[in-house]
Amino acid sequence: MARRSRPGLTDIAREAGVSVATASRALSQPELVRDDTLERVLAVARSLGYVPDRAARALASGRTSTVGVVIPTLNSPVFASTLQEMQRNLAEAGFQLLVASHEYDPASELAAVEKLLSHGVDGLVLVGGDRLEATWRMIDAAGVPILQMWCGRDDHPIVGVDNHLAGLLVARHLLELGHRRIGVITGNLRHNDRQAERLRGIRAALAEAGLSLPAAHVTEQPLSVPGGRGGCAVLLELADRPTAIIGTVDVIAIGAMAECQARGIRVPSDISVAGIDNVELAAHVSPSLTTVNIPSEGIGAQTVAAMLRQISGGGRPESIVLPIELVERHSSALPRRKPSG
Amino acid sequence: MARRSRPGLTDIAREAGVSVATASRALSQPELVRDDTLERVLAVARSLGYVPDRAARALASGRTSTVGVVIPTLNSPVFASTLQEMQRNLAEAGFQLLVASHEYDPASELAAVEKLLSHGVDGLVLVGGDRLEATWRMIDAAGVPILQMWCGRDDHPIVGVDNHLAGLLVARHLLELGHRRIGVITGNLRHNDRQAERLRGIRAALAEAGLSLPAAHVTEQPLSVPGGRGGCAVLLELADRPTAIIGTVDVIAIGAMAECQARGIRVPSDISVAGIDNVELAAHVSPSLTTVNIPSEGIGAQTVAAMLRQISGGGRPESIVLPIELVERHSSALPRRKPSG
DNA sequence: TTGTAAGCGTTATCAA
DNA sequence: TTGATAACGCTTACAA
Repeated sequence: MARRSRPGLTDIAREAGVSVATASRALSQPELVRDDTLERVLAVARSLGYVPDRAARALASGRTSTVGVVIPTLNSPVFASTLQEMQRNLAEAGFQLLVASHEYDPASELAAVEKLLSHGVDGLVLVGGDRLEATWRMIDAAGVPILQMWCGRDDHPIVGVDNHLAGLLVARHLLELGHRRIGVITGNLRHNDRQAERLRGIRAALAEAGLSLPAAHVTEQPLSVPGGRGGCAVLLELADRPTAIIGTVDVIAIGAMAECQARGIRVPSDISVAGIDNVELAAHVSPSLTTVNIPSEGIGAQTVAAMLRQISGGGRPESIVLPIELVERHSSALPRRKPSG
Repeated sequence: MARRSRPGLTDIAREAGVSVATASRALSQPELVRDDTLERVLAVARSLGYVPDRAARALASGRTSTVGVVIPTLNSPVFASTLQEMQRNLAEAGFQLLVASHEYDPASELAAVEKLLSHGVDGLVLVGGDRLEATWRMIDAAGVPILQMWCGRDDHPIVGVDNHLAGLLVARHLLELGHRRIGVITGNLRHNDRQAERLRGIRAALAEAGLSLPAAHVTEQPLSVPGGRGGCAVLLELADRPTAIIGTVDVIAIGAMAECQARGIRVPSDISVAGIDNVELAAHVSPSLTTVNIPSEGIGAQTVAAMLRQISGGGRPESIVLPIELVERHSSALPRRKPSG
């Protein structure tokens, strides 16, 4: 049986000499009660240290003032800043963020979604569009407002950026500098739409230039600095070593630079490196990293705004694509002139 | 009015030809129902796509299977990995993590705690021990199991590391190398126990060596790479420029190195730099960063374990101090020999 | 503007 | 091992 401890509406009502209904209204719909009553109730509530029981409120009202977000991992500067911004904006609106992560495992994503729905979230934010059919079914069945972040399936609204374009931009930049052999270090493509899209963008840019991307020039690695180092090592061993390397996320690109430097290969004079994301650190590594700016905080803010709009029943949910742009820094330069195919 | 949508226990009971009580037991205390009944109920539940309503469950049982954590910010590699680990461990035990952050503002911390309590969390995890008295009162009044992470007040259990020792270790290391003028870049000391403790440790090490730390050699900066750069710039301008710089967090130390390198000052030959935390990146910047390893994931795991123990009523809550150690890398070396005071 | 009272979906008590 | 039923604390028609 539940603890009988914290003061409840009943206590407030008694102390203030009103009914629970009035007490409830005073706290939730103050405009419905007369000023003096309101004040009296609020005073009592304060003096008793009243904290509403959200569970009861949720049960009675069907709303929880809660938004759930399911992300691949907390361990990423990009997601961290997006989340931080979401949390900030939601808190301002009196909402609480429920975070669940799944480490890129579709099955645990399903579990996470189920748990969040079971908590009665008023809205659900998902990252990416590639998930189990069972997960989609559960989401659609739940009938809660849903939003995809970063990218996703067209049949549900998306707040994010054009990842294809991001890949296109870096690749074009390197091509314009004169690079012809480009290596790519990417994350796992199987369950990561963003990586896959970015890679497709890179291929598209190469295609524009009449080039193709040999399978050997693409390596899948963990999305971490060591992953970038490992991927770089692989590319450097190639017979026709690339003159430029793209990390499909900055963290990987930074790892790649570290690996080059550890081997005495100079960036950008010996080899160019570029990333995507524009994490804070990118501007401060040396050489500073050429990358594509992805407005991760903007994505968080816009997602929250769109979600709150949906929750309050306002307007059709519509997709939002935020602008991105190339940030040219010092890790990319003309390829070394030397005889090559 | 609440939505009439998802199937509930009533539906299951009807379909399975049992009472709601039995249906409830089958799902929550399977050992109390006969095998064939159990199977029947579970089958129906599955076929109906039943998802329990946590709010109702919470209201009826007084438990939410939820643990709240209040952290300064999500935007920190250290907290991110701790959270990720907490989330993982809690999920395994069927719990959900509720995260709230307050950006080092005591007032919003109070608000965060209130919201979490209002959500009925079964346990509350806080970072640090420096908070408003009102916050402490609210926490104590709530009577939920509470745990402090990283460091905290002695009157409540703490899972963390000895931050004083952390400062002591780096400082001793530099002193042993022969450095006598040490500069320190730290975060805001006012509302950040960890930074303050670390700084005290540094002072203690200097005192051991008969030295003191002039106020001018300590600069408070934002806990970010640019913060580290700015702090470093300040220290480099000093008349008696330090021969070694300690960043009380790695992120700052990394920024400091970047600033040195941008100015053509070489690390470690011209100046030594060291940090505290041992974030993933520390091993991969160049030169690799000397630091103190703080087991951030271990802290998360231990915190969850201790919390679950408390929630299930097992044992006295006791503090846990995890071991830390110096990680000597390549950013620290003997000071340049040159005439000095 | 306020009060009365019927739920909200689940758990837990008590009997059967 | 199961069933009937009273909570749990709050919101919200509906009535006054």
